[in-house]
Amino acid sequence: MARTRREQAEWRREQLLDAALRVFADKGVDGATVKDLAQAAEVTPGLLYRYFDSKEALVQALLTERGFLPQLRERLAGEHDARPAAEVLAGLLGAFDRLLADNADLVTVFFSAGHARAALGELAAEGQRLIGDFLAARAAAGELRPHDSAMAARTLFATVAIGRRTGSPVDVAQLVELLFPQAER
Amino acid sequence: MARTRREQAEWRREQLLDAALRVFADKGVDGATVKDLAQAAEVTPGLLYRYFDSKEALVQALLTERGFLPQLRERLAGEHDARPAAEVLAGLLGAFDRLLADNADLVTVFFSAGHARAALGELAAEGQRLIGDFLAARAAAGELRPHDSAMAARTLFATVAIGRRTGSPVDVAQLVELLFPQAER
Amino acid sequence: MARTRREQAEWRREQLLDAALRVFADKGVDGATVKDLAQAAEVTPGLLYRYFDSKEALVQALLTERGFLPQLRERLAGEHDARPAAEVLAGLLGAFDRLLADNADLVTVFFSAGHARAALGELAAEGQRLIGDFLAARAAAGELRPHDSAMAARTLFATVAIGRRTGSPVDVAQLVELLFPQAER
Amino acid sequence: MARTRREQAEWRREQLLDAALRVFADKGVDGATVKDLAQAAEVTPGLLYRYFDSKEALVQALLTERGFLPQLRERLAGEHDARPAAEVLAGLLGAFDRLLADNADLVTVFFSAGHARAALGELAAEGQRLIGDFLAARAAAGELRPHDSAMAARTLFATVAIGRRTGSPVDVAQLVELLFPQAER
DNA sequence: GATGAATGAGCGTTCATTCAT
DNA sequence: TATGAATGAACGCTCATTCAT
Repeated sequence: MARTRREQAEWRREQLLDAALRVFADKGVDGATVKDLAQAAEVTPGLLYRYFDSKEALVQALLTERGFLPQLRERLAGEHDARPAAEVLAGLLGAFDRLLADNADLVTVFFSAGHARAALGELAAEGQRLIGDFLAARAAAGELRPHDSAMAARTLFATVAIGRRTGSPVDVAQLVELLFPQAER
Repeated sequence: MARTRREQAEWRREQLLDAALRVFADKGVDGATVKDLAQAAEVTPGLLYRYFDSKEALVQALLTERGFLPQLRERLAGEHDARPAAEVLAGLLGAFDRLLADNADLVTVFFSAGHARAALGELAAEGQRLIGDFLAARAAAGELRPHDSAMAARTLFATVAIGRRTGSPVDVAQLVELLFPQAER
Repeated sequence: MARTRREQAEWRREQLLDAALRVFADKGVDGATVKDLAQAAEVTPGLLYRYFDSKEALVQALLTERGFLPQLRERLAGEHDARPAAEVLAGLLGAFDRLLADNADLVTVFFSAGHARAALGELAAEGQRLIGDFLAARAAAGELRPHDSAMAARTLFATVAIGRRTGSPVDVAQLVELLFPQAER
Repeated sequence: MARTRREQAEWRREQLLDAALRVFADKGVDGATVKDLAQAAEVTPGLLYRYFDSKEALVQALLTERGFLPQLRERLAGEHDARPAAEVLAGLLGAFDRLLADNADLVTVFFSAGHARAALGELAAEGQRLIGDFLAARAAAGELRPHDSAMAARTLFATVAIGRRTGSPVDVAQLVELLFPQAER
């Protein structure tokens, strides 16, 4: 299969990150031992230290390299178009919801790692800004009723996030309908 | 002051729980050592085991005996009265917000302990039920616009909770105004 | 046998130092593992850390608390009297020689620990000063031939020390006779 | 420059020994890792094992191939001539002193390696024999006062050696003057 | 009831060594 | 010849837990 050294190293690194994400999500950062991590990646503990300086460095690499802020921007950007506001909004929230679902392990790690506040804050701020700008624009265009766009964005984000977190995902269409009833858009 | 055996034991137990709550919130459940806990309570590690079978048992006792579900019911119950719905609602949400603030340590422990999901779910379910019932009743009475009460309750709860969690508390009056604008109540 | 806690702790500490001295001398500081040290003291590795912060701290305690500089002063002081200079000198050197022999393990540790230079320097300086002063006094009194007392002290010390170190102890009477032949004292 | 295989191999081996001597002297034999050694020689750890069976084998090669006993014989031999005994003696001791200074790293390794006793003993024995023979011959010739030549050789050697070891080199002329005052040679 | 000495399992990490490339 | 990824056996050290006093 002729894999070069460089490729092999990169592949191994990803493999270790993958395994770590799974194990951390399962047992928590403190609860997972280096042995656990190594076994999950089917290597020996020593090897882990060729790729990461410490267990903590592995956590950091996970948070930095697998953080989903870039994905968030990307996914939300794809939803900005000329469709009716309610539809676009549902699309945005749905994208966010799916992002959380796709990264459930990572979210769990965030919380377990004691990095929750910082990571969550960043995510929330960015997401709320994106949604808030959209709402303000559509309200200015008269398509949505006048409202506190920043607060609305907070509300929408929080509801979707908590829904995922408590294991009972929210129906984004119903959520949009609650804040912007069809009758008065 | 002649404290009875029974009183002394109870007092010591509470003292240990108090100290544990502080230490756990500060260092996390895994990060806190039994020695830390003992020092914070100004006793020796050995004594801790007269009152709790293990460190984990101490965590459980904290979650069970210091859980704020009872407080939630009590505080929310006090807000049910004949005032205008928006006012009562702001009161309810404010009470919930203050509850979270007052128990910030405990909330942190919940998250750090990996018991987050269960504990949060319970809290959310109960709180949403209480708020939802109130909303449904007032909507039925025509005081509030017709709406999806369950979803509204979720939204309100989530927004307040995330606000506390990210360190930027929400203004409940503005929140209520967003969902139930004065004009159309 | 009714040993108090305090006594027991002190006894245990000494026991650990004793065992460490033996093991360090046998295997060298780096070569000796904490497990080795614990086994030699017939305790578990963990206990060692109740008495010393680290393996290095144990080495330091050994060097500080078992250092033989105090013994050197004490033993040499006992040899200052009114007997003929050659006799006193032989006594002094003999005392030094015995000190090294009695502390052979510790000397080995000094060398193995990389603290050799500092420790040796201190020992040599002190010993040479004591011997040098004595020589100068007796030379001034006309009992010994005029000579470079500092150099003589260095010579005497070095010869005895190397003798011990290479495993072939020197005959102090012969050594004294070499520097201060009977004929010309 | 077309180096033959054999030359290249020999060159590499020397390079590794050079680097090892430096690193061992700096960090001690136990303290130096194979990685340290490889880096100092600007090769990879694996290559080291093509030239030496183990880290210990490298130490042994250093002690055997870089031992300064041959140098000692060579340098001391060069000092045997017809000049006055005191002058020749000072030359011999000076040569020995310079030898120690030139091989300070190696001496350090000897000590750190726990091979001190054997290596030192050999060196001392050889040196003392060479000096002792010279002293005996000159005493027999009446140029030096009658004395215990073996003991004198020990004394001279020890004093020079300890001087180097403690970092305060001895003045060999003064040393010779102490044992063989000009007046009575 | 309270102590703290003692245990022992297991932690994160290092490192001499091997071997496929 | 030379590489460096990979191993596995320790290493120093921590800590929840026990128990004689």
